[in-house]
Amino acid sequence: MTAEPSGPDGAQENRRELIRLAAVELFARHGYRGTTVRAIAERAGVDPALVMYHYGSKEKVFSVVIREAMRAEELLPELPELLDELPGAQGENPTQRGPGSRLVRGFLTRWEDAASRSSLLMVFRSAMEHPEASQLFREVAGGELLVPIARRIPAPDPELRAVLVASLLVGLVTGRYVVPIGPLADMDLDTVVDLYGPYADAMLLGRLGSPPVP
Amino acid sequence: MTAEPSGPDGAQENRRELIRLAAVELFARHGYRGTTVRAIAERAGVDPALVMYHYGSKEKVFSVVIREAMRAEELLPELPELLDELPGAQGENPTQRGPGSRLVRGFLTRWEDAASRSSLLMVFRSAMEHPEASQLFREVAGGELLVPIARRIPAPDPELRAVLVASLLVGLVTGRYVVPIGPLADMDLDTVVDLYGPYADAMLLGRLGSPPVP
DNA sequence: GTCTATATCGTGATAGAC
DNA sequence: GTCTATCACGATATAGAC
Repeated sequence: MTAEPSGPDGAQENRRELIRLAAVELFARHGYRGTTVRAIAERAGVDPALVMYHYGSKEKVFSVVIREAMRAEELLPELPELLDELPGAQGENPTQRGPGSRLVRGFLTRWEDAASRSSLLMVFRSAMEHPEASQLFREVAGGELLVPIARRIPAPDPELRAVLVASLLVGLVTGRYVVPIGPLADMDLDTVVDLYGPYADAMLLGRLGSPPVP
Repeated sequence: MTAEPSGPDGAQENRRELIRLAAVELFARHGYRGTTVRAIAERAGVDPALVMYHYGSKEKVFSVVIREAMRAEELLPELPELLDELPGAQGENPTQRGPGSRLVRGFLTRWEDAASRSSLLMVFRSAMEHPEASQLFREVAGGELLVPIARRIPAPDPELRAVLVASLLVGLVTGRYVVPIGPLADMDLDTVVDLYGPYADAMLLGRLGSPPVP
């Protein structure tokens, strides 16, 4: 309740929301400690005191924002389901990619969108910096990604394979978005998928601990 | 020039060195902003003012410490040379691993040692947090790792392959040491090498963009 | 070289007028 | 709900005695 009290013309949405968006952006770019309440307020175009009024403390702004980002349906969830769609058996059609490729593409697609990228970046960075975010990340990454993915892997050691692809994806986005490294950051999406997809497939379905070198 | 003024018994090494070590430890654990001059001093068992006396500013402590860590011969350098030792052709001996496995093992070995791990952790974390560290990281990672590794890859698109394995390693250490994820962090070294080595080999020598699924 | 003040600033947070 | 004013604190950094 206490919804929009009136809502003027329509240009100005709830300021609380403006603050939230500004916070995500700044936490993503400068981390928790590198972001000040004043900076959030300035970016949102409001007074610093208003941030405190709406959220109570900087910690709570962060808590709200990070939880929302992790639960957001457009980020991590839906990803494991990409492993469900069977393309046409485990074919050998070079154009038709395996489940690993779909996973890579689905994950990267979220990073390509500017807004989603901010959220993801914030989650990643915070997981290395902020204790609460770190624990939350483990829970979500485990329960929302690793377990559901492992459950869909029709091969031995599914949990191990899930961790394997997860680490592949982490390394990929780290070099492409978090600390952009030349070639990886410049490639277009399709090239990256073509490049990483096969390894993801091998990790999901191939023999573990064996040399897949042709 | 202004070397050890006297050197008492031998118990107390140069305090400047104590400060440096404390700084590495704390920067690794709490990042640049999360580390205070006071904390460094306390951990080194000296007065905060002494830190400023020896280094001039917190920024300079960081700069010195991070540069030293990146240039340290026991960390990144020597790694590309692991690709030189030819084991016995590109054999099919299951015990004898390929160059990728050696690279994985060599890299992980540095992370296993407590002191090295602090330095590496600091470098990694800082690359995502501190602008100077980020730029430095790109330079070192490129010039000291990617290029030398690419130069030793006897296959098409060596630069691409170098980036590929690098991202694999980044994802691996992230899940094992930076944000420890259950299974990955608990495995023993040999298991990890057995698990990741084959993919590293495939990235270094296999066909790119092709499905290596058996 | 080392420690004791102390200066100065930016931070998160609060009280209270509107 | 929103802003003004201000507090209390911890940070880096400096000045100067020893």
